[in-house]
Amino acid sequence: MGRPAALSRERIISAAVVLAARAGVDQLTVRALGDELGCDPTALYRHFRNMEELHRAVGDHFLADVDVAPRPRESWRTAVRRLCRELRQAQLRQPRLAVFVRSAPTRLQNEVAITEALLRELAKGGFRAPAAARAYHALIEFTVGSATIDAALASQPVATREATYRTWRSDYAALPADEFPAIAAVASHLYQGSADRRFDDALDALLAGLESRRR
Amino acid sequence: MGRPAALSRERIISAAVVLAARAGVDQLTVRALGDELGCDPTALYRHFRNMEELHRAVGDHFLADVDVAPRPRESWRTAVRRLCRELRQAQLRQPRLAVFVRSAPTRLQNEVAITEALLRELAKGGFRAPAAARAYHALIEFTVGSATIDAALASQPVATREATYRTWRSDYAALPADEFPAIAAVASHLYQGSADRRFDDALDALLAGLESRRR
DNA sequence: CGCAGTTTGTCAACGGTGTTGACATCACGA
DNA sequence: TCGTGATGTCAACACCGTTGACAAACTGCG
Repeated sequence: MGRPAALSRERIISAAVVLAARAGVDQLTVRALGDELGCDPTALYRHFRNMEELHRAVGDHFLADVDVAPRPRESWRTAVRRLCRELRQAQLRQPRLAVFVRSAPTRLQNEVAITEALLRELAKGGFRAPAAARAYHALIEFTVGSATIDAALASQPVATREATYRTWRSDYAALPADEFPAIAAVASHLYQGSADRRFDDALDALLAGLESRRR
Repeated sequence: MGRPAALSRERIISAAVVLAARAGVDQLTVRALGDELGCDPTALYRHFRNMEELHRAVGDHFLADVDVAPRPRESWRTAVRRLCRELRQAQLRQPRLAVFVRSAPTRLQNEVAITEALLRELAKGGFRAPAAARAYHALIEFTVGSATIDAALASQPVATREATYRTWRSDYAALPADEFPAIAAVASHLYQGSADRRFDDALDALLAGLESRRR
């Protein structure tokens, strides 16, 4: 009953995704969304309580890319590593939107599914409740935090990104060796290779550490 | 020459620090700062080009708090842990800046000092050049990334923050146990305690993992 | 001394934001 | 057929950062 809905949460969310991808996250305002949808801006408030709720929904939207289905032949460690990698890739794929899952868990469908999958695998790996919670916090903070940092560069063309890394390396290499001996000794290895590779390395180390304090 | 200055960058920055501590970062507006300083809000624009520059200045103000001096009696592990903790705290005190991902080619002096200190301690801990670089990347990505995530909440008043954590926990606890068994088993431990504590736990795990792959 | 120049603070105003409450419109169930 | 409730529109509010014109207060110079 009631007036037939021209809008819906889904239509609004996809319009928000399009708009943010085209004009940037800063332009994701209630008025710009109204323009994009061809309706009055305040109509959105019939579908979302406020802007923050919409932001959470948009953030959750692109978490749908993470495949959370259990894979019987997969070890818990491989599964956790894969889940974190896919979560990272989902965030890097939409760098301008990654900002919305940054500061708070959305506690929406897809985010909950990822949480369940991670905790499921940790339980399979023998983590008791408190240790599982600690490991979950560590993995999520690291994965999402690192993605937040890398997103800005990941959205650049490869050439630009490589140039940036080269600049960083040479900046460190240019520092006076007598004043910064430790940097001088390592400079050529800093920001070498891809950010994904560095993420994998760090994730492996973190997993090893978590595994050693499983209980 | 000119009218005698009642304001100064320093006065404004410390007023901003007080205001943000009392009312939260969201209340760090040009008008609220004017009230705090007892002057017209737009007077601030005589000392800062815009609000972002003020935020950066507030950030730099706190970044100086990280003590990078070597402490002879301190083990490399303790030192690394302390450096990361202090870096985190400095970032949490500058939430607006922590959220703002800078890939500026000109590294700040304090940033370089922190890098040198971390690499110095890692070298002391027996990390060869490539492993030291990997460990540094992991520690920085985790520390800064995690701080970026936590900054928004850390800047809120304690009561607000606790209420938020309670909401998160109860949201997870309210999920149907048959559909999300792994969450149900762990829900009461999720987002328990302080974010600082969770950071410490994760940092310890990461350090343990890094130590085990020191070469 | 008086005038010019410079710095600094004040004021009004602009365009932007999220949000609210009153109103109009339309479809469905009683 | 007639409400009733859902939906969209509209005007308005309070807030935000920022700007340009103006006033005040000091220094340096003639």
